[in-house]
Amino acid sequence: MPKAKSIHIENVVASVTLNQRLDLNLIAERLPNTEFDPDQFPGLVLRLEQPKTATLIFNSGKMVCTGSKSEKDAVKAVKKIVESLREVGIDIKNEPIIQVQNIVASANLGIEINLEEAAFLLENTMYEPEQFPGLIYRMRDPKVVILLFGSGKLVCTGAKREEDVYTAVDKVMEILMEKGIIRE
Amino acid sequence: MPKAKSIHIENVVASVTLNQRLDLNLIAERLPNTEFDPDQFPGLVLRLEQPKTATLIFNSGKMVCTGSKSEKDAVKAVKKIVESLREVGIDIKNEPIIQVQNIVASANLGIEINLEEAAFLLENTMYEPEQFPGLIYRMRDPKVVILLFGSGKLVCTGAKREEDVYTAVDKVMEILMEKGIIRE
DNA sequence: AAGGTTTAAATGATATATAAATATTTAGTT
DNA sequence: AACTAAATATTTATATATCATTTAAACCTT
Repeated sequence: MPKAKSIHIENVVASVTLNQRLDLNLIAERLPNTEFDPDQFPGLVLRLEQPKTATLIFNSGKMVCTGSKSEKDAVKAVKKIVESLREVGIDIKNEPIIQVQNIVASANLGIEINLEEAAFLLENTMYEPEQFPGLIYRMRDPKVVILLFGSGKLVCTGAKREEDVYTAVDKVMEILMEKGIIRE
Repeated sequence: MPKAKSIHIENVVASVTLNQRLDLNLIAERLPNTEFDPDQFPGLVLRLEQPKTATLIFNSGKMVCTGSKSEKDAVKAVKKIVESLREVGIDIKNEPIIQVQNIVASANLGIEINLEEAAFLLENTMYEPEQFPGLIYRMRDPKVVILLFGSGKLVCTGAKREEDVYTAVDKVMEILMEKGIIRE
């Protein structure tokens, strides 16, 4: 059975519900590292250095945390933000409900791929090199999108669980071998 | 005969004639829940909570009642407004003449529709998905406009009577089946 | 060496389009 | 100058895109 040489979680996006409305102007005033321009976008942007993330905060009390390298770090970032808000006197009444919405990962199959051939032999594929150098492969189970590159490197996005990333990468590698697109 | 799964009247617009001129500044002073900014728009806006409506009142004594969920509620709203005006000392001499001008309804056909195909097979149709996701179908009898969506949901607007909504929805469903765009 | 190309996902406001009455101003056309 | 047409505002369902955020891959153009 083929084994991908390396898989890295590159980005985790999580949605958060606080179940209470927030005064974004107040938050912008009291917390540094925030950007808030409601004419441009309704969410306030809060950047953390550790874990390195950018979180969008909405007046509905919902948030979107992006940029963390693991589900754990996303949770850590959200807890840190809630703590910061409480420290500056913004009363957060409930514990945040956190849901991972998307995981982006990169992997290296360790073998070059003929994308022209792959596009011809695989289903659910899009490959337009003058538009984008990667082949876009939509996997139904797990439901993810894989960007395959000629170098043998790939990007997997759309996963809801870290486990799905590993399953998807194993699966795409098996399919590529079955179809004879790569052999090892 | 096909039956639409659900039809809801979403909005009724009615015009009203009182046959006497009105002092909108006086009304704005004496009634709460009113907005009046003649530089912006010549009509005064009066919002009712029950039935939930927004009514435009003009100095000509004409009004436009919007937002009610039935013809009956539109009449109820107008009567309530006339009563309110009389209560604050504004003498309304005649009974209001009320005419339903537009009824907006939504329905769910319960089956997905290929709009590309529908646009090709139907007449009096406009479909430009990058401008608007719905297909616009102009029915001559009853004279209504139907916005058809890929989900099988639709919006019917332009009807003058509630009955016309039901007729129009039945008719569009029959036409879609006749042309083989949907089958059930 | 930057920045643009593509993919996924959530957030919420606004825009797109439909019909209808009402009245006022402004813009554009004869 | 007289005329028409559109924008101003109200409501409502429907469903898309946009705005901004993050991240990797590799290829293109500045």
